[in-house]
Amino acid sequence: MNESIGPLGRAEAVEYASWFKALADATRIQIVSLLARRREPMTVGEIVAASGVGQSTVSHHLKILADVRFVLVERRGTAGLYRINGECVSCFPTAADVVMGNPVPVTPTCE
Amino acid sequence: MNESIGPLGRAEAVEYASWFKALADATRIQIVSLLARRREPMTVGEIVAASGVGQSTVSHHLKILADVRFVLVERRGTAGLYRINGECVSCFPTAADVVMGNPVPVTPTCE
DNA sequence: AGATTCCATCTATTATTGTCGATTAACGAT
DNA sequence: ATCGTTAATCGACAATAATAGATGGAATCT
Repeated sequence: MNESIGPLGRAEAVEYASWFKALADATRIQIVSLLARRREPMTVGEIVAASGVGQSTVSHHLKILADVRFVLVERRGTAGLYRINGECVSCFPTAADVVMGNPVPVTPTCE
Repeated sequence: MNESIGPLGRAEAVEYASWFKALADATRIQIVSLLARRREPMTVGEIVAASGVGQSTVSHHLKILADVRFVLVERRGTAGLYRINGECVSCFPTAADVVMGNPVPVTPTCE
């Protein structure tokens, strides 16, 4: 009971869904957008200050974003430094193209 | 036209989140991908046969996709004809670029 | 050592979601 | 009018998610 339907296999659809689900929340979109524009890592405290939600909530969202590797973590002393994953910056829009049936240039090593 | 620097505003983040949320499910991704490749409209029955879930579930998903205008409906007799929205085919990947901080060529009229 | 800062995790609450079965409504054909 | 087909809607249910508060642990400072 797998695949069969059309162009995108079930497994690919499940993986893409996990990517879109990671951005299916306005707060997480703002966090990603924030990290993507500052190319430098940010501490959780800075992200909390910029996001307008509580610290534990930000921590929760960051874990979700890290699970799909949209962000990368590096712990420096007591500070957790989060930065955008450069690969997903190019791979994620490509995934959107794949779902929409658009031609994609090449499929680099995403994931 | 874009004020660029600085993170996404809350309103934009909320709107993008609604787009990603619409594709935060593997079944919906497969439906969109299916409709995007056949450029022709499909009936609900055809989509049901291809999706592997029940008719009421497909109907539910199609409503979600239609609410964000990823798909367009036209009712012909008793059959509902669903087709991909050509605009979202180009606009949705652009939204992914915006979130990821990538430069976007132009800002087309994506509602 | 003790206090402080920074953050992940645990728990709880509330809200949303995916799926199904049953029902209902609209239409076409007989 | 009645039947069969097609699809939207309703009701229910289990699963998941977003958020906040409290707790705990680890590095840092006094």
